[in-house]
Amino acid sequence: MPEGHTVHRLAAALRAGFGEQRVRTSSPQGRFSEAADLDGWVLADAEAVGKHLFLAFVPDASVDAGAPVTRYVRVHLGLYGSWTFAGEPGFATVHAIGAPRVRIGEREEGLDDGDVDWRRIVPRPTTRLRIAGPQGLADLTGPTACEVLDAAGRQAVIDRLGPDPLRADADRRRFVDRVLASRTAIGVLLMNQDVIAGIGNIYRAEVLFRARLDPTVPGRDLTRGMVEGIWEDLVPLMEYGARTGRIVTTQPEHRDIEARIVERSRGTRQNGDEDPDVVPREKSFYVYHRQTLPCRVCATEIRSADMAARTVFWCPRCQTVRSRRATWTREHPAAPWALAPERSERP
DNA sequence: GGGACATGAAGAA
DNA sequence: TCTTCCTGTCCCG
Repeated sequence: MPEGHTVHRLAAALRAGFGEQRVRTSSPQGRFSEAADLDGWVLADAEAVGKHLFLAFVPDASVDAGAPVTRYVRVHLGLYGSWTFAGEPGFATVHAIGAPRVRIGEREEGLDDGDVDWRRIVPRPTTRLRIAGPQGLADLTGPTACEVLDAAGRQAVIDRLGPDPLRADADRRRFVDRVLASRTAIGVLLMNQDVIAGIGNIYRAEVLFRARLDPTVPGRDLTRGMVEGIWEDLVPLMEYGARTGRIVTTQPEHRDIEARIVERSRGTRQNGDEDPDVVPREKSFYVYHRQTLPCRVCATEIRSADMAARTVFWCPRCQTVRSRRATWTREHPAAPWALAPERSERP
């Protein structure tokens, strides 16, 4: 499922597609009956906080400011939720956002031939919410939450979330203090949305690898600098994700371990001929879903185990940092950000 | 057609 | 810690 970066990307797509426009709303599946109450309202804004999406609706464009009624639709995609878009050329830069595997994709390509009017696209029966504007439409399926809230309700949700690294108003210190005060494992804390909002299973595994941290280290055993380092590493990683829609955490020199092993044995160098702008998914992660494969840095077999009800992946050799007394060796240096944050290479 | 699995989280026990 | 919910895909028989 989408981690926080996806939801921010989605909010931007919805703002661009429907922002400040009058929209039709419906629930083809029938399980979001409140859609009818908002039909014909103006979608004033779309905002992401962690993995939560808030769509602000006001009654009508012609309503003067004053104290307009605002209703918020809160959407949480959960593990399976996704949005699909269709519309005029250039309406949405994305066809589908959400669940890991493709959705309307196939069908939509057929409909995108140009012969089929997007207005005639029949929603899937599972479509919880359809939003249709002058330029296009967006269909939501499979969310774990889709509900209407007032301003207080929206605020209550936000208040129980930890800081979101993708938000300019995020309070890094809240995250750092919370981690340093906890005896819970860092691998569990990172999945707790009250501690830090927007992190999911991929970013958890990957950022811990990059920090060389053992996922089981209690938060309070870490130094303030280490925890700040986790945050500072997450910000650009997630910004990249929000911008491109893809999670890439590997540094270029670690992307092709198989080739590097061959290269080393032959004592030759090879020129990379891949498009540097597109990192293939199978080269995008250090540890996520790479259990039993060799570590990209040290070739040790990547392991996996259950942690916080999800599978965590880690390198038992690289991720040995367990406390403030951690030592670095030449072969296993500190994470890039720990050495020189400002020069750490980003994807 | 059935079961496992997937970037998630709430609520019960 | 366990169960449940949301959807779609893939692999198997």
